[in-house]
Amino acid sequence: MGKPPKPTTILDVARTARVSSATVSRVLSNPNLVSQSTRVAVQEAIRDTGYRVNQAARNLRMQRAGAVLILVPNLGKPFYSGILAGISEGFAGSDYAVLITDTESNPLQDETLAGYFRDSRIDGAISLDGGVSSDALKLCVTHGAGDRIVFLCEWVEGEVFPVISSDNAEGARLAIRHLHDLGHRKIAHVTGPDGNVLTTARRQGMVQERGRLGLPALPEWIIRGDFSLESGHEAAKRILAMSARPTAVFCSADMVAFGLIAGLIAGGLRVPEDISVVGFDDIEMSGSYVPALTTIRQDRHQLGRRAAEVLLGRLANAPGQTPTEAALPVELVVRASTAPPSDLRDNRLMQNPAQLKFGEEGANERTGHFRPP
Amino acid sequence: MGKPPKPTTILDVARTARVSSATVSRVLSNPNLVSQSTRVAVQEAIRDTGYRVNQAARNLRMQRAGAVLILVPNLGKPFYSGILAGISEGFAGSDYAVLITDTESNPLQDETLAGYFRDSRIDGAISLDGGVSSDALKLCVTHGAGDRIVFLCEWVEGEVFPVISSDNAEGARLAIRHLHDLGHRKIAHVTGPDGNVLTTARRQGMVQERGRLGLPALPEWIIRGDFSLESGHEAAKRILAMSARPTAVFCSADMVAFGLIAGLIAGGLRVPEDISVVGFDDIEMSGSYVPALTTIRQDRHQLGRRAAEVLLGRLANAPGQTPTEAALPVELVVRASTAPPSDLRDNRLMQNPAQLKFGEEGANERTGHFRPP
DNA sequence: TCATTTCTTGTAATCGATTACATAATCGGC
DNA sequence: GCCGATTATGTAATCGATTACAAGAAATGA
Repeated sequence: MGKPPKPTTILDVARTARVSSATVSRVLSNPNLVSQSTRVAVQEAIRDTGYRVNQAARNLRMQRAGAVLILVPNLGKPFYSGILAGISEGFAGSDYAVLITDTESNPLQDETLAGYFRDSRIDGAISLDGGVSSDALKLCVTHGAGDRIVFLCEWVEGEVFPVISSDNAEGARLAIRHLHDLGHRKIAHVTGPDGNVLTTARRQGMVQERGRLGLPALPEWIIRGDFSLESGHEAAKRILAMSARPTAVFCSADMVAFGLIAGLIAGGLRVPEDISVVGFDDIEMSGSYVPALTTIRQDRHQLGRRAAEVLLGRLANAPGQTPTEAALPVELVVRASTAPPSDLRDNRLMQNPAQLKFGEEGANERTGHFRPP
Repeated sequence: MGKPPKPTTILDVARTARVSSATVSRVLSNPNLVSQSTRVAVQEAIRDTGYRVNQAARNLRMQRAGAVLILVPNLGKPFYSGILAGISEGFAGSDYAVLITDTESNPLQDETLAGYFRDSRIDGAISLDGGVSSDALKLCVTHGAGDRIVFLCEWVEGEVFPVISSDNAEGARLAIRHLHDLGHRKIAHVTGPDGNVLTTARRQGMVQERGRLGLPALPEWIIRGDFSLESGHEAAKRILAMSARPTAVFCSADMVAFGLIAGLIAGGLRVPEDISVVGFDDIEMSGSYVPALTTIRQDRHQLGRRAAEVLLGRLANAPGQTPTEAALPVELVVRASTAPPSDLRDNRLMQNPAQLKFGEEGANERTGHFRPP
């Protein structure tokens, strides 16, 4: 295989442009320090020689690492892909490399993150993991990395780092309001894992809105989950066994909703005819699930972008005059997994039997359900 | 926030150990060049000072980037998470940083990859994307990166780069054999996207085994898909509309199987009672899907590890005396989405009616299906 | 016209490691 | 007790950029 052609250095450019390496460097980093004429000459030389800066040299001299680290709780969760895309995009223009690590398969020791900073392997970090220990964070602060860490989606309670997240409570409210508008009164909620900040925010939003609307609240309607498909499936079993069965369920994540729906269908219920289900996140799959999932959309791409921008800002301005908190708006996406509750439809039916056919057709159309003759 | 404490350099260590910086460097990279006594002295000094090598400096001097790039077709696909974990683990001991890029959201231009090499931003690359253009690869070779690229799972036909992959054809054969053993004769296949090497390998394995077993082959039983949930859903519609409906379907990916099962159920069929479904990949979700999916397991963790090891080997030995190809074994995982075909069970039933109840209970047990009274 | 400020550019030190080369010390063998 | 081989260590060059400082040129003002 061929040898590398020729590593062009800043000196080669300097020679061809008949200037010093300092001037070339200035053209690169601070063009207005250089006169118009030499500037274009240098730029020409750069083009002619095909010069590219050597990042290792630049990083060494500038005492930076030229990289940022993204801490992802579990790369396998489809939820994170769009966010990572947004982050990549946010760093695209910069000369930072984006390192990604999975904190589930590579658990973070207390010293690990601080170690990355201390060894100048990274200049900053974005954590999608709210489970970073306070000790780990304290160590980072000790190493002077205190204002080069940004939290995204999740965060650590009681810490002062900037947080970019969706308006989780509002998402929960939107979900409940939607179900209420459809006529549901008995609404259950499958939560995230205990201690997770998202669990808290979404549950609080749910409870708050339920209270505001004067909806009944049974303790068993708050079902503990953990954002996983399995926990949705477990929730389905619980719901199937309930005497006071809810007519709608708001899930803390789309994956939970999938598990729930599968479990409910396996238990002989129909979604949304017998029970409506709302998710949270709007991952790719949600639109093509059967039935297509009504859910709360987080703008994952935007979340990633914003976090990247905030971190870039902090890396640029030592003072750190960047926003310290941002809650991005969420959006209700109505699809086929929600419908008016059956008792309501039955009522309507009793008043006007002609609506039965219409109502059922409508449901079929949206879910694709149909029963063989 | 606190200032960084003090960047300890190799000179600090040298001073405390009363040796030269060269000796310290040798202790670090080639300990047996140094006498026992000074070696321990230096190691002590390293411990005392809390010294850590500065990668930027080392990389500059050694003319390396200290990073490798992983090209992932779509980070959102759960399939890749385990692989990435394996790759990370494979590079854990080394001092290479692992960069990850999503080739779907950041499409790779012809010059992009070569550019990374040319700018010495990376020392090597692992591509999970078989869609890298030959021109792009040629450019990399030009830049001397020809033997620092490894393909994983997918590959580019007609190129000579090392390939680590699962034994895809064997996986397909296992799937067909399993269905055949259960008694299925009419077996359909939902393929991957046209032109994908995995599509070809799996379809060939399927067709080959079907031929070997003397099973019937209808053209309409080969259904074009694209590894997506939607394509599974589409396939379900096709199958529902067939006059000569297969009794089992082998899907080229688990996601396809999920879409297919959802579509079939929505169409009034039961899985596996009316139709059996086999997937490919064994992603996390497959075990907890309802019904739990029978599938072909790829050892994703091992795939990642092996690719990392091969690339590390190539980066270490200039000659490139590392394996150039490896097909890792796959494994059939039997779960609840496959069962003997209904005609077979009906036959059995006719001979011995007592088996009906047993047979149905058996199916219920595995799928969790049950019909309300 | 001369002093002073402002632009433009070059010289050389610097970032923190690695390593070719030189030198000093040690060891065997005869 | 001398010589070549081996081992251990130090000196200094080097990787390729950035930038403090200096200095010459041009512009400004009195």
